[in-house]
Order: sequence, then C-alpha cells, then structure tokens
Amino acid sequence: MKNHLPTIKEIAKQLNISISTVSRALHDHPSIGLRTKTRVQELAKQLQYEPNQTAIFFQQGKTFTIGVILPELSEAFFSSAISGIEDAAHKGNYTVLMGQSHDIVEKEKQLIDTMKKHRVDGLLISISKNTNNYEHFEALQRYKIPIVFFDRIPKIPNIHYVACNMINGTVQAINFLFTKGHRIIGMINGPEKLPATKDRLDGYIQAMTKSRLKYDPALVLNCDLTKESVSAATEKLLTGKRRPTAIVTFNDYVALDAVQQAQKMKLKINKDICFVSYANLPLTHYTAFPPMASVEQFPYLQGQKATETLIELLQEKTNSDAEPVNATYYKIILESQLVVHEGK
Amino acid sequence: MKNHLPTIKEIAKQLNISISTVSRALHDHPSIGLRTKTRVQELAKQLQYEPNQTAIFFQQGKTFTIGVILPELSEAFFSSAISGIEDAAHKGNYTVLMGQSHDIVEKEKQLIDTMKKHRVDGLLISISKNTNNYEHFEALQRYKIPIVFFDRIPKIPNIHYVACNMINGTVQAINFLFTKGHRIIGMINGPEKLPATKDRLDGYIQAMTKSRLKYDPALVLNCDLTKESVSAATEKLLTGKRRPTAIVTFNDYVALDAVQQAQKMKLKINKDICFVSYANLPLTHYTAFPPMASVEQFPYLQGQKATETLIELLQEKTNSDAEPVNATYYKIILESQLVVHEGK
DNA sequence: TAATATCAGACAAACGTTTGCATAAATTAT
DNA sequence: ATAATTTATGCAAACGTTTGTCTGATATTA
Repeated sequence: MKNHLPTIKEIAKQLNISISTVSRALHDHPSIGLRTKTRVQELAKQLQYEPNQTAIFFQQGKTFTIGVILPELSEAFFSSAISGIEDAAHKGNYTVLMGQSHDIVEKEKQLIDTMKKHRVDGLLISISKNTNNYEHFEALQRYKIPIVFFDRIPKIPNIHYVACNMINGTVQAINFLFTKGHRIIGMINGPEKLPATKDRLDGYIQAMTKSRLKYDPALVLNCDLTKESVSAATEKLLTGKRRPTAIVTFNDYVALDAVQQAQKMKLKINKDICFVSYANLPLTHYTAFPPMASVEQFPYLQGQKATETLIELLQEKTNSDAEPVNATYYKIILESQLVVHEGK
Repeated sequence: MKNHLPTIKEIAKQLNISISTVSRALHDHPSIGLRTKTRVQELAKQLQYEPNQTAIFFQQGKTFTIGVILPELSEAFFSSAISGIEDAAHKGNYTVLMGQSHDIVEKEKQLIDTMKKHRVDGLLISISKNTNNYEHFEALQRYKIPIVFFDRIPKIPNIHYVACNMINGTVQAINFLFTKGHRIIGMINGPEKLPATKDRLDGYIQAMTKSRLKYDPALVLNCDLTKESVSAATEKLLTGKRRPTAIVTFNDYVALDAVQQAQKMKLKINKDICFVSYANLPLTHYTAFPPMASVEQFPYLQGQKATETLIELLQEKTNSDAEPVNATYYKIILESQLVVHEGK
C-alpha cells in the first residue's frame, strides 16, 4: 500500500466533486461557492494537503528559484554577499540555488548548465577571475533566463549589473591621506588583468593629479596577492628613490602582509609609514596595526540589490507575455565608502 | 509564434517516430535500433534539445536537490562548511538549495517549509542556537525526506549526524599546556546552554583530572561571546585567587579579545599568560599574538561528509522501494585536532 | 515449413496541477 | 411563464517525460 501524499484528486474524490473545483477552491477562486470552498479547505487541512510544487513548477514553467554562481564562498566578501542574496530572495519568495566556480572557467560553465537544466528563473553571477570568454552567458539568452551580474562584471555590453564604484573610494582614500599631510603615496595593487585593479589605479591617478601631486608610476606596484609578492612589493616601495609615507593596498589581507614586511624593515607603523586598504574586514580590528582606514564595498548590500533587481526583471517578464520590447539594462552602482578606523 | 524550446515530441514528429522511441533513443535503450538511435541523437543535437528537468523532476518525484539550512553564512565556520557541501553535492550530481536561519527559530521553520515544498530530496541542517523544540524536523519524517544534521545537532534520538568531537580536542589542548609546564589552567567558555560549551567543559574536566590537576570550577567562566563579557571574564580569571598561567578560550575571536584585555592589564602574552583556543582561523596569523594553538574543527570536511552521507541515504532509499527496514542511523564523528602555531 | 525467439518500435497511461470552455442549476427580469 | 442572466461546477486538455505492455516483422531453430 503506497502511502503517497494527498493530492487534490483525492480531495475531489472524497468530496465527490471535480478536481478543478478543488483546485479553484484552494485558490479562493470567486466562482466557487462558499459552501464547497470551506468544505474543500477543511478537508485539505485535515489531510495536511500540500500542493506538489514540482507539478506546479512543471505546469507553470517557472520554478521560483534563483541561481547564484560565484567564485568562492569562503571569501568573506562573497559569503557576505550571498547572505544578502539569500535574505532578499526569501523576502521575494524565491529560493536560492547555489554553486561556486572556484575561479575555474570550466566549472563555471558546468554550473550554468546545471542551473539551466534546473530551469532557474534567473541568475546572479559574479564571474570567475579567469573568465575571458562570455559565450556561455550569452547562450542563456536563448532560454530567456535573465542574468544580473554583481561585483565581478564581464566586459560586454547590454547586461544588467550591480557593482561598487571603487574609483570614488580610492579617491576618498587618497584625499584622506592628503589631508593627513602625506604627499608621497604608494600603491600595492592587485593582479594586473583584474578590473578591480584597474579601477583602483584609475582612482589613484585621478586623485593624485587633482591634488596636484603628480602621478609617479614607480609608486604603483602590482602583486599577485601572495604573501611573498606583497612583501617584495612593499620592500621595493620602501627602498625606492621616493619613499612613500603612505601606501594604499589592494585589500586588508595585503595591508596586513605589508605591515609585517614594514615591521621587519624596522619601520614604525603609523609613523614612518601608514596604510589604507579595501574591504574593511572586521578581522583587522584584532591586529596590532590595522590599516588607518579601509574602503567598504558593501557586499551584503550588493547581493541584496542584485537580487531585488533580478526579481524585478522576472516580474516584468511575467507581466508582459509579449516579447520584452524595452531593452533597458539595469546598471546599479553603489558608492564605496572610506571607513576611518579609530586610532586606538 | 511561440518560440518554446524543443521537446522530444517535436523530434518525434520531425522524424515520424513515436515519442517513446525518442525518449529511449536518447537514453541509449537497447531496444532501439542503431539507425534510429543516431538519427534521433543527431537531430537532438542539431535542435539543441535539452530535456526539461522540471518535467523530469515531476515525473520521477525526485529533484536531485539537497536543501541546506544553517544559521549564518557569514560565519567562517559555515561558509567553509557550505563550500564542502556544495563541492560534494556537485560531485554526486546534486544541486544545493540554501537558506540561513540567522539563529531565528521561526525562520528555521519557514525554511523547512520552503524546502519541503520544493521537494528537496534530502536536507542538511545545522540547527539554530535557539531551537529547543524539534517538531518541525520530525514533521519531515512524513515526507520521507531524510535529514543529516551537522555540527549543531539536536538532542533527539534516531537521527543521522556528522559532528566533530570537541572533547578530544580539548583534552589535547590541556595536555599540550601541561607538557609546556602549565599547572593552573583557566577556561573562558561559551554561553552555558550551548552543547559546544558543554563539550569543552567535559573535555576540560576529563583532562584536568587525568593529569592529576584537580578540577577547580572557579577557573572556568562562561561568556556570551561579546567583547565586554570576554574582557570581564578575562579580568576575573587573572585577578582571582589562583591566577592561571594559561587560558583555553571558546574560540579564536574570544582569544583575541582576551589577549587585548590581558595586555591592558600589563601582562606579557606567552610569558605571563598563554592562550589556546578553537577554530584555527587564518586571521589569527595576522595578529600580534595569536593563540599558541587552536583546535581545528574541519568545517569543510564536516560539510563534505554530511553531504556524502545524505547522498548515500538517498541511494539506499531509491534502491529499496520497499519500506526502509534498516533503521540504522549514521553517527559520524570527526576527531578535532589541536594545531600548534609556530612561535614567530 | 511451421513454430518460436528476437528485435524495433508504437501506444497509452501516469505523474499533479491549472485553466479555458461548456453546462446545469438557480436567480432575476420581462 | 418564459427568456435572459448569473452562479456554481464539471470536463478535458495541456505541460514533457518515462515506462509497462503490446504488435509486427524479421531471424532462428526444430
């Protein structure tokens, strides 16, 4: 005896009415009499009836599921972002299907495939570091699955995205140092090809020239984020011809490694040399010498905004069963913000 | 003109064969001739046919989806755990549906409901701090949705779980301190009601008595993990009658706060007072005085194991369409491990 | 040659729900 | 009292796939 879950069919049989009546009764359809409506609803409750969502998904061609693809959950930025995504999705009655690319292009493609198969209604993507070909995203057009990119955005036109303006944060950082009296300001930037690296450099140049400090390329070094390369870059900057009195680093981890290197060189932190960085991770508060300030990128908010945007897109889509004529693309840019840490 | 995606029906029509033949051809069913098989497969490729998973889910009553409910993704432990979950799920061809309870019981219930509606095949749960009623889990029995709990396990019998043995890690920690010569060892433990707190205490008592240091309750204090309460506890311990030379703290964050308090009291870290803690977070390496050692709980591994266990359960379930006679419950316990940090 | 086995494919039901359309009953208007 | 309207319900198709059973045709065996 199969003890499967109750269905509307069973309710219908027990009440000697048709399936469609039951369905409508459960949806409070106006054309169903109050009498039967309550009879149905009561029996449903009694049997602990629950609609079979898989059937509904199938029938409606919609899953109320949002796919999320991001590089690495254990990075603080992304775990915070997904937190925002999950919360916003839940608020909008969507569920989150998740996958991490681990910055491997192949895996990213696979994930897109899985998501597509699962018929997610839409996708939220932060692309892998190594993605330089965007065909797999474009393939989704065919399936009318909208994508909202966040944080790591591909360089292609006509996409929706949410990102954080790193240029303005960088400008704030430099200006902050300027008002503190620094005139020779160095930068330890990230891997050259990363857009994030470029943004920081742009902000740096912009702020330096505006402050009438001329842009000296020798003061800007790239690193690959490993401790070794950070140390090397730090050493090079601090032994160069024009020794900076302050350094802007790619992120808080880089800052901490740079601090260690500077200490090794017998420099007094916050006196001989100051640091400012990005991310504003709480961990820095536990360190002996946190960066003086850090540019906050609001990962939670980015995730939230991206999700809200996607849900909006999905609404539009359902409302206009016609082809979406409006080819407007959401480009949401949050302003980053310099957070100055209290001197302890 | 609706431009819906190609279906097997269309393939069938174009090739003038029946739907079932197409379905079987695509599945390499032996009773289909090589000739038609290739014809079908070629046309499918040409049309870029992809099976509609929602239809399959519905038809099979199985979604190949695993639901994950955990308290807080932005906690390092859980983000690491979900990383393991996601990887293991992907390997087993499952997809991960995710939700965070934020340690709110109501939200946990809601999530279970959503997951149930989505007809996830199974669930992975780390319960909220405040959950003390387990009905909502038991309700799932009815739906034959297996659950594997991990890390935070409810205190009920007959469940599957994966956890990390904190007792043995604590014993290791105490023994480590003992061999370093410490004889008065304090503990700043977590919130009283947490099972994790109890485990640590058990290990403490066990190790202390075994080392013939008697258990002195005055040396063990609870805190609620806020900076203030940690400072208070630290101060109390360090000004007490028997001043400990080493303190075991509930986790790395507590250790760092305690270190700060000790410094405020002009004590020399690693000389006047030593710290040992749990979690082994990478951030501690950036701090001036990381704990001398930390008990690693292997979150990634826990997530992975839990997922593998769940998938195994799901296999068993499909293989035996009969009632699952075997009421064996998986209880997988990983051993925690003390990681001694290099003195710098 | 007849009887039998093997092969290739077709038919149709089933999964649970929604929804457009038809229809019967009850009510109102004429 | 009859026609017109409203109200309440039923019928059946549709969504895309899988799968048990049936049917012809061809090949094998006695």
